[in-house]
Amino acid sequence: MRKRVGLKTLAEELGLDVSTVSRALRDDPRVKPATRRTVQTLATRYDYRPNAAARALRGGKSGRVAVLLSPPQQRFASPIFLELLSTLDQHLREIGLNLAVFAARDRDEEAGIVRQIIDEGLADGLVLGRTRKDDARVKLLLDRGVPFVTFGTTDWTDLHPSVEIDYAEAGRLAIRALAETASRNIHILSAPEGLNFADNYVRGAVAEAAVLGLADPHIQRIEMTEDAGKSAASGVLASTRQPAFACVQDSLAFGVFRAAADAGLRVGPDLTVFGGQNFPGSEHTAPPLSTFSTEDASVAELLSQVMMRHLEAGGARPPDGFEHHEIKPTQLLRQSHIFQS
Amino acid sequence: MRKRVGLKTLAEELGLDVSTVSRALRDDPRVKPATRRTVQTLATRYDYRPNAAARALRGGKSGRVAVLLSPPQQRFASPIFLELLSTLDQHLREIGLNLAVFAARDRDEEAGIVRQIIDEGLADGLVLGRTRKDDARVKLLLDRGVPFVTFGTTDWTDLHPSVEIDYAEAGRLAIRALAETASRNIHILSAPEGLNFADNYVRGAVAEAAVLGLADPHIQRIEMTEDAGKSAASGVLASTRQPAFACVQDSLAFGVFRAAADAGLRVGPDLTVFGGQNFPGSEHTAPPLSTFSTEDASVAELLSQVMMRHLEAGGARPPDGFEHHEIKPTQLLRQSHIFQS
DNA sequence: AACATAAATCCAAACGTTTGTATTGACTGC
DNA sequence: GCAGTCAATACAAACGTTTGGATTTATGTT
Repeated sequence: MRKRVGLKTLAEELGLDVSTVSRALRDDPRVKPATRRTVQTLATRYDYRPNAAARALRGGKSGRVAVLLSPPQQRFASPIFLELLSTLDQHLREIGLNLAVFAARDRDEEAGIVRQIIDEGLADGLVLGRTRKDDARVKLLLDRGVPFVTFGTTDWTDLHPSVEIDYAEAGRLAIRALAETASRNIHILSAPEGLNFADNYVRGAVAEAAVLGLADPHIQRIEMTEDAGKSAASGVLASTRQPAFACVQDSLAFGVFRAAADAGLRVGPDLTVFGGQNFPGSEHTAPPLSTFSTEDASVAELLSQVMMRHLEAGGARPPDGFEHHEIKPTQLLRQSHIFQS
Repeated sequence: MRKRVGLKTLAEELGLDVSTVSRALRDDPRVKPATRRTVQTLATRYDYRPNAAARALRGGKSGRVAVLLSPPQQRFASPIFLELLSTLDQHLREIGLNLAVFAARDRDEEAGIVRQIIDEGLADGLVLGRTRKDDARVKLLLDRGVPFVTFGTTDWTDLHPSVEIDYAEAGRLAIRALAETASRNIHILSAPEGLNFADNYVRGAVAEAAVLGLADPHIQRIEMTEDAGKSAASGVLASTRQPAFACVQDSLAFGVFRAAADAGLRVGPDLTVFGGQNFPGSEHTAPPLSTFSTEDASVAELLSQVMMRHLEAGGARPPDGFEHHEIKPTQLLRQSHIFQS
């Protein structure tokens, strides 16, 4: 186990001062080109890497960007999050930054974690998902002037960059598809109230139902898990003939499939389902799940890019305002949204 | 945007020295109980949090644990990774540590990242998945004496803790299930050679085929993506009647479903499939995908616990050796493994 | 009242960088 | 040959904590 090699080691070895070595490594014009080369050669030979903590302390920057994972992050977390972590880390590493991940146990814990990140100096920038109306995390970050990018809209869009998926459109898409063969008994399964994407979904869906002259849909706001979807659907199936379900996420749609199977009913003849986010496997259900999708890879890439640019600008507002991107979901019409025998 | 509050601020406010304040906050018996209380009260009032970088620098510990995400981490990454990140972070935070995530672009990059983590002092401990024969990352960590836990076995199991899923058993399970209705034309789809879990899977499957007196299975080592599974299966389907596929992961099985659909064949009458890892959605395929599963939540929990204990021991070998856990997969017999019309 | 002892607090160094300023020596121009 | 300039490097402080040792203050003993 070798001893750590720091600037000191190099400096002593070369008979130089640490400050000169430091500058040499950063190609500072103040040090003679010849010296620079010597230093750099030795540095590579010793495989020198500047200590992150010292750098962070001195520079007042942690050198890290944090991603806040929102609960529930279980088995059915959107696949996009891993993609995001991966993409983001690759971009960050190119500019010498690292990725930190924080996972809140529940919603109440989130703001506390953000406060901790700020106060302990754990990150120079954050990515937040699952934005809410009147989001406490956002307020805190705005108040302390820490750069951040949201995945989803907030009430303060003119004060920070964001990337957003148009869930209102997703809601419209779902209703439009279901309306092909259903005009009543439409049930919307969305995530808890206050979550912007879930609210938007409901809003879009309800509006579209009105436009198409359908009966008012029933709305259930539930946790985004297969189990919650199943029990919500079970209740409906027990009391309603030929319901149609619009689900904000495939996890809920999977729950509907489970409920149907348990009740001895079949998707197609007895009920229809429209999902969301095109989870792996949704293509292979019986019948194949109609859903909407976004290109996970490119959303992750976009979010990363926005973060990088925001960081580069030091979190400052560009002359023409912060970046905002709205991504349109695309409809994947398979079979599950159609009543048929 | 308030000024950062540090020990200095508190000390001045109270007319004490920073060292006393520091000790007071850590409940050091050297400072008078009364003073301790005063200090602590003020600290909470000011919402003081010790600066992470300073702490790291002084203490020579980064205060972080890193998880290395191995490529390919795309859409079909095992759902367990998010679960792991979440669980691990929650445990770590309880003892004041944080979670860092590193995602390599490709296999070659991995060792470099590990080296960087060590040399820059980016983490005090690591979790590695996708272990390989003669794993360069493991060698490096062993050499530098950095604590780590592997998810999967290595060639040096007596030198570090590990948690492992018994993939040989998974292979056996798959063959045994498929053998109910297939005795020949068995195709094993596993991940690239050198990855221990994939090797073990093949070994277990081949051995079980021999035990059952089946014809030698065909083996294909491919990337663990739906696309790779699809094209591998397409080739087989074009030339073989009634093949049976044993897939190391559901992503590959999904690929087989896709290939079947494209070829106008149906799982059940024309081919059978056995998957792995019970991805979300695999329950709802047509026919439902037979697969094996492990309790993601408890595996994540176990891995976290092992890491915590290892860290607590300072990475030292306990008197009775490092912890090793082997998790048995459980078979989920649904429909896809049975030939039937 | 003098002194030893214990309790409470302060001082100073250290962790490894970065960066503003001071120092040294060599060269310029007159 | 001497002030002035510039190049190259050294010095020193700072970031916020932790911690070993020194110093002050209070307590107890004779």
